Amino acid sequence: MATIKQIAELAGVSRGTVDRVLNNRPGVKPDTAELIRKIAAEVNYRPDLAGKILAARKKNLRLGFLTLEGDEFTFFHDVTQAARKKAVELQNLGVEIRFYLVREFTRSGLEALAAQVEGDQLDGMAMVPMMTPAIISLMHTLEARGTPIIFFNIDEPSVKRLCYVGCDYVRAGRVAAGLAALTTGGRGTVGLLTLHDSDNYSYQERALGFTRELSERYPAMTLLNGGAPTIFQHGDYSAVHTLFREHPELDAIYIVNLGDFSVCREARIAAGERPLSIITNDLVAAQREMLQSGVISATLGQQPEVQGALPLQLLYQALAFGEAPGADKLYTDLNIYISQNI
Amino acid sequence: MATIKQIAELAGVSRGTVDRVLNNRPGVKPDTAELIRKIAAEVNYRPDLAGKILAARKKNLRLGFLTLEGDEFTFFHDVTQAARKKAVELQNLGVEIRFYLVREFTRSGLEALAAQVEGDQLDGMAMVPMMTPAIISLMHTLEARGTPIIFFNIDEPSVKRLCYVGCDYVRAGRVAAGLAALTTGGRGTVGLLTLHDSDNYSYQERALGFTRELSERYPAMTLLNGGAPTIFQHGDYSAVHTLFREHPELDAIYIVNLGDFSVCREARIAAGERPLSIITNDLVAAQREMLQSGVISATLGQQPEVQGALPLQLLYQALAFGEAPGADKLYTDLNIYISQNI
DNA sequence: TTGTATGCGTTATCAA
DNA sequence: TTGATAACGCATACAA
Repeated sequence: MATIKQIAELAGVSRGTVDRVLNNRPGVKPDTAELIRKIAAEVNYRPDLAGKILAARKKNLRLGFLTLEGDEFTFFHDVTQAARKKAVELQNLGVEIRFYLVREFTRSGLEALAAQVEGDQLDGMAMVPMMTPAIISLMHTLEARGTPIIFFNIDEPSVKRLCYVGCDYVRAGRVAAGLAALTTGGRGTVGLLTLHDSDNYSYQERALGFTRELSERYPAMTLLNGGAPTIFQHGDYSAVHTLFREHPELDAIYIVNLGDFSVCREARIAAGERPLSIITNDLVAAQREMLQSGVISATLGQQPEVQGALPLQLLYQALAFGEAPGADKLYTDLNIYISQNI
Repeated sequence: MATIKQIAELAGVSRGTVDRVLNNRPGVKPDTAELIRKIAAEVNYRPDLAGKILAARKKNLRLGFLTLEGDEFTFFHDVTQAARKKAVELQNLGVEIRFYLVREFTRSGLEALAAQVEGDQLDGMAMVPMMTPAIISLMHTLEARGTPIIFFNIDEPSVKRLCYVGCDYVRAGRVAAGLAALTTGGRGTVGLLTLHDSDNYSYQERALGFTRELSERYPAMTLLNGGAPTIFQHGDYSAVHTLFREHPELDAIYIVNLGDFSVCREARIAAGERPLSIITNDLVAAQREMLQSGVISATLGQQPEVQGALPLQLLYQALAFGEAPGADKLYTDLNIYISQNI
């Protein structure tokens, strides 16, 4: 493997000149530049990663990671865990990472957080774009400063960002539909179930993908209530019981947002002896247990570990080496988990 | 983040002394060593990765990757692709990788290959343990030289190796059983199907896991012929047609080894109008297509990309930094693929 | 327009 | 038992 030094010797020039050419910096005679480029191509020059990292240390990069605080049983807990692991890795390359965890959505709390972030002089920011005034204002400040931002879990195209890392929710809905079909021989009746306050982006997209996939690909499947979801409240599952009483023909349900997890148990109880397949999202701790015990039939993952780690990695590569992310939207895998492969 | 230099200053000694202590090398006065250790712990010292890589370059490592040659539609093709990608990455760290692809199992061919490997003075080897005389002899030679070996895809405990990277086949069989149950409401009749020459390790293990999981967890499921597989020949699927004619009650089949892929189509045709779920292994190109078109219901993956990349990565870490692999057996994920998430 | 010198953190050799 | 020094490959400030 060739090094800059070797190329310099072959070209009969100094390392500095070679570096100028390979990094497209001005101040080299065209003929010389041409020669060096030719030699570099000939010896298949690839810059040594360790050398680049070492040199990049001098930039003393500082990155931010802004996310929702999640207790042990939530999706964002898994994301933050992954981010902390990646943070240790990047610290070993001389990068500093600051974490900003949003606990409550109080105005003063968010404003204080935003002020803190603005004062921290970050070189890059990975965050969930929470559309509250304080956070929106923060994003605009970072945008104005030219600080690169990467969004994860939720995209927000109205803000200039480097890229998005997270789930393709429409596609997730389609996978859920495929699972519903798979578990009912392609001829079942399936319903949507969701928590009362689920009029959010990810719910809408998943429901859309689910209904579309069913109608486009599984004509023999019946979608209950034309795709209108059964809505339940935190701690009150009477709507679920009513659903099963009124629809004995129900073969499968896709619970889009759970809130807590009791709803799965309630649904299983309400279904009684009938075979019923229950499909959910996000393999958090509580759901592992329910998959094991057969309460939940299948769960769709969206790689929280990637959502936590990749944004930081991409920011580092962008700032340290000037490498752009590979795509505008980097979608996570849509993993299917059942009792045996968790 | 602290560096050796900073620790040296704090301790009032030279970098060399700090290095000796932190790398457990002899020749340091116990008192001094104690002090340095204390300071290192206090400042939470973690060695800089780039520095280590750079220093490790001087070792001029050379690794080997020995695998079956696979054409575009085979599992080993995906493995080799991943290995080549990782090889480029490691080349950028100053490591040389040599590939040895086994095309045919002729005695002379294997002997020539083994001789070549032995002459190449490798520092480490990633390989599939093919138990033919020439390769066995090669493994013993490497073992005698103290060259670390990592096996992937198939384990071979009789040879001293650093670790195994690959599928837990028994568990894969259990996942297949879970899928069979999921697609038949837990009450179906399911059969095993496999190619004639499948009396190999991975077949045995998968069949074992499959039958065990069914009997232990799904008492309402019926396993056809007590788990004895229906065996078909390359290009001759009469056994498959006979199977469906004699067993109209069949709801699902797990095709353990396919050989070519026509068997899936034949089974779908033989099943006629009945809902039948077909479960297979390994998401190679041809199977993607069949998942899309609905011929195959679900496929179990075993991360060929990890099997190709991780062994090389682990060899590098072992040889460059003296880091042992995290476990004796590193199992790949058992991914479930359906039409919508490939 | 080009060359030289220095530093990033770690490791290893040589000298004291 | 310890210190000083050079080397790995890259980037860059400064000198020529």
